[in-house]
Amino acid sequence: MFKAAKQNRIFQDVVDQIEDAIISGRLQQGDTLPSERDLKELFQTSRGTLREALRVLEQKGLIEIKLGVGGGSVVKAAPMEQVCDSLDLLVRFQQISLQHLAEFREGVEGLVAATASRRATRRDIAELEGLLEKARRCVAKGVSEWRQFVEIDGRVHQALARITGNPMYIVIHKMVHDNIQRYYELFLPWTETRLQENLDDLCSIVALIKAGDADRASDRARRHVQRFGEYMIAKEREGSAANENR
Amino acid sequence: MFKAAKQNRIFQDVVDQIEDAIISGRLQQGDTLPSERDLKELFQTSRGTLREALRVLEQKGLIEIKLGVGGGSVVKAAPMEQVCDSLDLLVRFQQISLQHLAEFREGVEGLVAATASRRATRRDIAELEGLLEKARRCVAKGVSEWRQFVEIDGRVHQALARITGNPMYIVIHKMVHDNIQRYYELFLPWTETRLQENLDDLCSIVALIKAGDADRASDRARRHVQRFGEYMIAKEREGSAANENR
DNA sequence: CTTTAGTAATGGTCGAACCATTATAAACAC
DNA sequence: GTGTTTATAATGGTTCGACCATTACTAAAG
Repeated sequence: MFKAAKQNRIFQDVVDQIEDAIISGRLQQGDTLPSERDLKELFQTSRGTLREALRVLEQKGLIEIKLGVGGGSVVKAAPMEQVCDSLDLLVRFQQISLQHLAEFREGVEGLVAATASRRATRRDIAELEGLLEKARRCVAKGVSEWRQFVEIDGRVHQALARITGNPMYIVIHKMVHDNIQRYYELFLPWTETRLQENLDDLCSIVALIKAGDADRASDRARRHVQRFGEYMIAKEREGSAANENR
Repeated sequence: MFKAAKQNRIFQDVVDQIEDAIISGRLQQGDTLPSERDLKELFQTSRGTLREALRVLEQKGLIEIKLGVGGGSVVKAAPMEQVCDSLDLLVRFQQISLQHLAEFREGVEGLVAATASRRATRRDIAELEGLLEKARRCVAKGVSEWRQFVEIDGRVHQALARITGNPMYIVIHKMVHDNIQRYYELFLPWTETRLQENLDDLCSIVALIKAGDADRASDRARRHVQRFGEYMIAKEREGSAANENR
C-alpha cells in the first residue's frame, strides 16, 4: 500500500503518499492508520520524521489523532474547517478589514438568497418558517435575548446556504460568518428597534423566497447584512478615532 | 462551535506563542527566527517537539524554512495561499463538484464586475484595455495560441478583482480560478469561434465597466463564465456517461 | 455481577548523534 | 590585486533509543 520514502524532505513524501491515499479513496473517512511505530516501518523512516508528517496532515485537517491504546490517526471528514481557519488567519493578519469582509458578505448573501429562492422546496420553506417562529418568540422576550436572536439569525442564513444545494456557498458562508461574528460582540449594541428591524428583514426574505422572487430576495438579503455592516464600520471608526490620541 | 482543547501538547503551545507573536506584529514579515537549537532552549523543549511546531507553522503558511548557514525560519507574507490550498483539498475530496464551483464562480465574477465598474479609475481602464489589446493580437494568431489567451483572460479577471480594492475578492477569485483551471485543460477544445466569442465577452465587459454600467457588466461577466461552465459540465457528463460501462 | 487494579498498546517528549546543504571566509592560483 | 577553489562552521533534516502519559481491555477481587 505504501512505498519507501525518498525526497529532499522525507516527511513531505510521507504526507503526499497518505494525502493521496485519502483523496483517492484508498483510505476512507473513519479509517484508522497503523500506529506510528508500524508506519515508521512501512515508510522506512524514523518516528520523528513520521510524526512531522502527521503534524502536517493534522494541520491540513485530513487526520485526527487519538491518544491511548486503540488510538492513532483517524481519517477525518471533509476538511471544511481549514478553509475557515485559513481566512481567519488572513483577517487577524489585518490583510482583510471589516469593510472588506462586510462588502463581500453582502454580495454572497445576495447570491445565496437568489439561488435559494430558485431552489427552495416546500420542505425548505417550512424549515425557514419554523426558524422564523423561534425568532419571533425570541424578539418578544425583549432585547435581553439578543444573543439567542443572533444565533437564530445565523441558522437562517446557514439554512439558506444549504438550500442552494451548493457546498461552495455553505463553506464560503460559514467562513465569512465565523470571521465576522467576532465584530458582532464588539460593536453591536442591540436595541428593541434593531431587533425588530432584523426580524422584519428575515420575514421578508423568507416570504420573497417562498414567492420565488429571486431578485427582490437578493436585494433584501443584501440590505439586511448591509445594515449590520454600516453600523459596525461606523462604530469601528469611532473606536479608531478615539485611539488616535496617543 | 468549539475547538478541541488538547492543550497538553507542548508543540501546540509553541505554535500558539509564535503565531501570536506574528499576528500581534512582534514578529514581522521577513524577520528570521532563532535557529532550532536556540529556539529549543528558549521554549525549554526538545528539538523534535520544536520541529513539530515549525511544521505546523509552515503548513499554516506563517513561516518559510531555508536551509544551510544563515537559514532558518523566516516569517512569511500574508498566508493567502493557504485559503486556495484548503479549497483545493475540498475539491479533490470531491466534496465540491465542477457544477458547484462553476455556479459559485459565476456569482462571484458578477459581483466583481459590478464592484469594479463602480470603482475603476482611468488608470485601471487603461490597464484593462492594454490587456485587451494583447488578447486581440493573441486571437489574431489563431487557435494554436489558446493557452496564451487563457492566461491573458485570467489576468483580466485578476485585474478586475484587484480593481474592486477588496482583498476578499482577490483571494476568493484566485481560489476559484486556480481550482477550476484544471478543468480547462481537460475539457475545453478551443476553436476559432470560441476564442472570438470570449474575446468579445472581455471587450464588452471592459466597455461596460468603462461606462460604469455595473448591472450590465455584471450580467455580461456572468454569461462569460457561464458559457465556459456549461460546456465543461456537458463534457464532463459525456465522460462520466462513457465511464458507466464498467 | 460489579468494581477495581493491572497491563499493554499508543501517542507525546526527550536527548544525543550524524548527515546534507549553504554562506562565509580563508587559501590558492594567476 | 583579482578571480577561483577549498575549508569551515552554522543550520535544517534525519535517525535511534529511551521514557512518560493516556487509555482500552482484561483479569482478579468483592
